[in-house]
Amino acid sequence: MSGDAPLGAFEEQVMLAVIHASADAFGMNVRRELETRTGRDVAIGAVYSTLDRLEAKRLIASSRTRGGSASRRLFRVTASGMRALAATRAMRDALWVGVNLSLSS
Amino acid sequence: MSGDAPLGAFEEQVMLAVIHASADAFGMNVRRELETRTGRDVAIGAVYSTLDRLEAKRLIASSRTRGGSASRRLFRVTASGMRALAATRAMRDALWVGVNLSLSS
DNA sequence: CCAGCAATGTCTACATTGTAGAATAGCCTT
DNA sequence: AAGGCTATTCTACAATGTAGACATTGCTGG
Repeated sequence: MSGDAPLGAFEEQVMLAVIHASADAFGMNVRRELETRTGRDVAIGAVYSTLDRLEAKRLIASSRTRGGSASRRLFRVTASGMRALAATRAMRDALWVGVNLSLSS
Repeated sequence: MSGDAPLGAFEEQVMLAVIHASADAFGMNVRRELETRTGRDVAIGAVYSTLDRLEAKRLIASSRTRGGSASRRLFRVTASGMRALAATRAMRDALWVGVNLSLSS
């Protein structure tokens, strides 16, 4: 039993951004990934608090790195997180089946 | 301005359920649609409060019907709601591109 | 007719997510 | 050592998500 509570919309986005950023998945980069892919502005605070909450739920995990400049937290999606993503997508897909958006009012 | 704020996960689900229920899209039926398609339990209060909030944002609209049993509210997704759905999906698709959920651990 | 059941919808309250921006902290440059 | 980066943490509050009690209407059996 790993993930009963469904992912929120932003939580899902953040997790996907972490996956895309892969080896460079620290906060600032996750935000960048989010902004370039969605075209929206994302407040840095929104990213970190969501990251924190996802970590508390063990859907992602983080580790410190002291490479170049400042100390950073590197995030990765856990197996449990992957499952949650899959479940979220499956559930949504079930609802999108057969929906055609070109309907007029 | 019709839709700057992104849809929440549950909001999106409810709108899709309204579309599926089409001619019978009143509260109880929307809930049923949601439950059968997603396999989750959905509290009736959750459905109605979300429906109300979506209506306040003009993403759906409702009308009363006095058909058989009790008076019911029939919902439909507005054009603006359709646009919001499309935008939500587009944004998410952009993040899902190239993501492969194959798990190892 | 009236009590009560069934179906639908409303209301209230609270938990979780979403969002914003200021405050901190280490490093690098000058 | 002061100033400026980059990155993260903290604080606060708004919006969404969730639950369940309660009200309303009409129908039905007695």
